[in-house]
Amino acid sequence: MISIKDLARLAGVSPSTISRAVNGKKYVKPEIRERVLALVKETGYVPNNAARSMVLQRTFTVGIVIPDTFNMFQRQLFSTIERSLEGFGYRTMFYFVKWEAESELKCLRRLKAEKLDGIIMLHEVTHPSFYEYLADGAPPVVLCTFSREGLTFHSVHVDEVAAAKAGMAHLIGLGHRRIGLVSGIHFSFGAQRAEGYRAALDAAGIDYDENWTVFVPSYTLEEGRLGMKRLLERGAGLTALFAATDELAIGAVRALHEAGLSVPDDVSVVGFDDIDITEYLAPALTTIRQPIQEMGGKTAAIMSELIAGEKKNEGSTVLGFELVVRESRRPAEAARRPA
Amino acid sequence: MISIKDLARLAGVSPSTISRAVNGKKYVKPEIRERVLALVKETGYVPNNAARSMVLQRTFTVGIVIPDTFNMFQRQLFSTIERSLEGFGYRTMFYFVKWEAESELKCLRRLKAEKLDGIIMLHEVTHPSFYEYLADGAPPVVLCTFSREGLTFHSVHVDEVAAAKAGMAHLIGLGHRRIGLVSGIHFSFGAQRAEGYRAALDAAGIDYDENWTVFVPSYTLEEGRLGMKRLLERGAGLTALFAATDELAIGAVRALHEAGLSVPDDVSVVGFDDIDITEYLAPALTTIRQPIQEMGGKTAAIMSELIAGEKKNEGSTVLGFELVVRESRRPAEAARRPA
DNA sequence: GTGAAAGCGCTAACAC
DNA sequence: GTGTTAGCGCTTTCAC
Repeated sequence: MISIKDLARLAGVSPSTISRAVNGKKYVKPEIRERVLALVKETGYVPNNAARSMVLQRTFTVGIVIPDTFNMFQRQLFSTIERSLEGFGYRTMFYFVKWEAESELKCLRRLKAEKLDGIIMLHEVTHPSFYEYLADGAPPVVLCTFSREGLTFHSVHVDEVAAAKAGMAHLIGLGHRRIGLVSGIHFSFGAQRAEGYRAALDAAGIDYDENWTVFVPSYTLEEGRLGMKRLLERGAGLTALFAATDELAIGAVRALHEAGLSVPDDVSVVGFDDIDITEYLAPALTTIRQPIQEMGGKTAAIMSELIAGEKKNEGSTVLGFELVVRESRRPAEAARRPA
Repeated sequence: MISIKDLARLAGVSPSTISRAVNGKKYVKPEIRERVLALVKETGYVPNNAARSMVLQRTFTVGIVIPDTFNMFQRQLFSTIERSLEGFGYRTMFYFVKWEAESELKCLRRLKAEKLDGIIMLHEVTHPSFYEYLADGAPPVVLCTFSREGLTFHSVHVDEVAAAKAGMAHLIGLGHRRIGLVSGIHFSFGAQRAEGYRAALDAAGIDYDENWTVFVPSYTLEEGRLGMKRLLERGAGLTALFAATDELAIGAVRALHEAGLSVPDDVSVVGFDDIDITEYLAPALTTIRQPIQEMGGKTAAIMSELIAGEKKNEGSTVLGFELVVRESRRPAEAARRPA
């Protein structure tokens, strides 16, 4: 790989001049600049990032921390963030972390080894030393899809509790009373969406029955299926189900089908996130839409301001959600055979 | 961020000793090594990657080039590669590239700016200068999911033509004669799977009708839906459909449903890839399974050998595929209302 | 406008 | 076993 010195020799100027020309700085005679740029194109010279970040003490790179099992919602989200960040002139480096202390620590070490310009967390971590680093010593941080009480980071997310409540209100409005819940034990959104579920039940004066809810170890299709199976075994006579994510909902619908039940004729189902595939399913899934584009764009924009030093006071940016009604729900009185 | 010099001062030794201790080299008195390691833990010192790769002339990082619109198959694949590579001690850096020259060139510049230990292509690029770089001047390269004629890279993939033929043979064996195809215009697998489609038709002595096939601009759910709609408008009386990817198949099934047709009662559908969600769909999708785990593992293993210099002669590693029969197909005679 | 020189943080000879 | 030194490729003062 050709270096700045090689290029300097070829151009018959000093490395400083090459540097100035390549980086578009002033004080380079136009004709020399042109000659250098032509040579750059010809030789395919690209400045070495390591050397550059070494002297600049920065990398023009934003790290994105994301669960290694990222779901389709997160997948769509990180693409929009990546694209927005690119628009602001930043590169992106992904850090996939598992839900375990060792993996988090490893990620933390990698984060520290790089002079990142910023860090976006698309993933809640648990290790205290991770947050310690983020709060003190790390470059600017933005939490996306969640916030953290007591800690003062910028965060971009929806009101999870209210959103879950809205989904539930829809089912309740349809006349459903016996509504199940499949949520997960990890991540705060699992608890928050469950909280919205409970709040909606309370608000409607429906007595909550703990037989109606199940909490699974991860937000996968298979866990959705398994969770619904457990619910079915309890024979609680549910006419509707609220799932904490679309993946869980899809798995649950499958379990219902396997049990010979129809969605929505027997059981109505509402999911959460509004991932791409929901509208292609049979039945198309009713769900709560998180504003993915807006979330990603906003996150990138805040990060960019933070890096530029234009923003200081931390705070939450709470975005709106939207109930998207599709085919997977029906008025309760129509339910033929509750689960 | 604390540096090696700071640590040296704290430990009362020279930077060299710190370096030796941290990197587990010989020639460090056990007690000093211990003291240094304790200090490392205490201070949270992590060697700066830029400085390290600067002197080592390598990064212990493998670049993975992947389409920015990567589908679920590629998503699953890159996770397994990432994990395997991690097992071999390599970090991973993703390069998302769009299907356009400018994006490829940009990716190329980023690739050059880093002293990567290797590059894995999960994405076919088109720009000649990209392949020029890969063939000459780049670190070791492995192509995954495709190969490239005339160029001598290591590649790991399935026999796309044979796999598509197998999918088609299944439909033909079920008595189907009028079989549609939805494939894409980009990437060689789109053409290869279409070739397998044609070959199977030929082998069965079925006269091909160009009204049966449609090529869409991208492999998305929506393009699958649109493609199937176009096919439906032609009224070719299809009793089965072969889709070049599962996403396309899912979209096509949706179009069929929207047209009031049943899968598989009216039309049988076979996809390709066997992404996670296929078995949760209604109907569960019959498809060709690519051995994702094996592909990812093999790709990482070859890359690791290449970097270690243990492997030289390039060549293709062709992995087996498998027809996975699920609910989306039915014997032709059962077809009630062809499309 | 341009070049010489210093230095970013680290590792690897090479002395000792 | 350990410290000193040079240098990886680049940018940026500071002379000129």
